[in-house]
Amino acid sequence: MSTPARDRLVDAAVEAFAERGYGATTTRDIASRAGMSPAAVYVHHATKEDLLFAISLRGHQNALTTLTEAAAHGATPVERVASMVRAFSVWHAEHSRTGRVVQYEFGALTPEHRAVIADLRRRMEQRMRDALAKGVDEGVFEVGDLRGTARAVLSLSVDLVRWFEPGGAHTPEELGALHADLAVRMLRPLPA
Amino acid sequence: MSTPARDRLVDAAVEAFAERGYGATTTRDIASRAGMSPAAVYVHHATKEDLLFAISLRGHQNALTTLTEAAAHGATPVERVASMVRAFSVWHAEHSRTGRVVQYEFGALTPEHRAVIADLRRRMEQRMRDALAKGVDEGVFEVGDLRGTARAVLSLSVDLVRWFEPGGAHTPEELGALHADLAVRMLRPLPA
DNA sequence: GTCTATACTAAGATAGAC
DNA sequence: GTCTATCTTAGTATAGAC
Repeated sequence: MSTPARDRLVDAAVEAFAERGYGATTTRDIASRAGMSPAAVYVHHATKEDLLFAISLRGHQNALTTLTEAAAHGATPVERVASMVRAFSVWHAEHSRTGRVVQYEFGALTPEHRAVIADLRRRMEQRMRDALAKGVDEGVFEVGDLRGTARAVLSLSVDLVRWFEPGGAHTPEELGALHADLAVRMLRPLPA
Repeated sequence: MSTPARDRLVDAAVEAFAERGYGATTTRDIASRAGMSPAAVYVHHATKEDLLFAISLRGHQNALTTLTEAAAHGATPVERVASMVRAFSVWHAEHSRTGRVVQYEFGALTPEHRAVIADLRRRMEQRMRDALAKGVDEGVFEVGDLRGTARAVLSLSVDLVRWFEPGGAHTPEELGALHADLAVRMLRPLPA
């Protein structure tokens, strides 16, 4: 049984951090968005950074799960990478405010918390490298720099959070389809 | 004749904002990095936001110039886009701290300053769309969504600033070459 | 153009009642 | 578990001497 107040505070903090940045957000602002007094924050979260870590952990875990589940779909390397990129872009578009916080406020975490998050990030990059390597092995992808290319493919999705606004020119699904297509085209062998 | 102190403060602010975020940076920190007292800041910049705007303006102008000059190189659409992406990625890698500030602290600007910067951003995206459109016209590129694809191509470069560290695994030139190759591959027509 | 000193405001976090 | 009230610290910005 979880306490709803704890989650309401996390949600309020996501909005505030995404809008104003972690450093510029006050605990009073978070409390007021959650409909509570400033003091109530500290019943549920020891510090402001604790709130940031809760957001970052939940966000990275969700994104990693999304990527992992998408990797299980698709029988061929092309289908697998397309599925991963599509799902990853849709996730970042549908959770663009959470995404902005987890991507841009990494440096505001304590060293201990940073280490936990860095490990999740490494696992995401590893998932993509594995998918690319499989395609190279089967001869359907041509990749010079595996690490750099995997990072570039993920960049298409991650960079969404910098500018995406719900209700804008593209839906999450449209962006997912566009990025999946572009990613596969990046990987296909050059014509001889 | 410019005052060196003004520029020293801007440079100090770039370091501080990139490291801690705009909201979490104190004017005392900026002053101390520039080797001055807190009061000296206000002789050269009216407010902390004024410093941010100076950084953002200079950064966006430099990036736009880089993109424009690169677009003049290359006789064919493929060479032109490769030149633009290479130069844009090299710029973001060589100025990753400035890039981080200008990309991530856009929302911290005043509405008036935001409008100025937004205009420069629109012009960058327009430059890339023009380059893609030229290739489509000549039949060497196949692009479904011009706006989305131009943004995705630029994302490869911009997203560098999120993780790039000087002295890391890749040099700016290596990343420029990688991204130029990936961008051109994204645009080439699918095999029939 | 830089300093020391400080006014003024607001931040993070806690105490103690209910 | 939430509140009001408040402690303590630190922030932005300014005044006035040099």
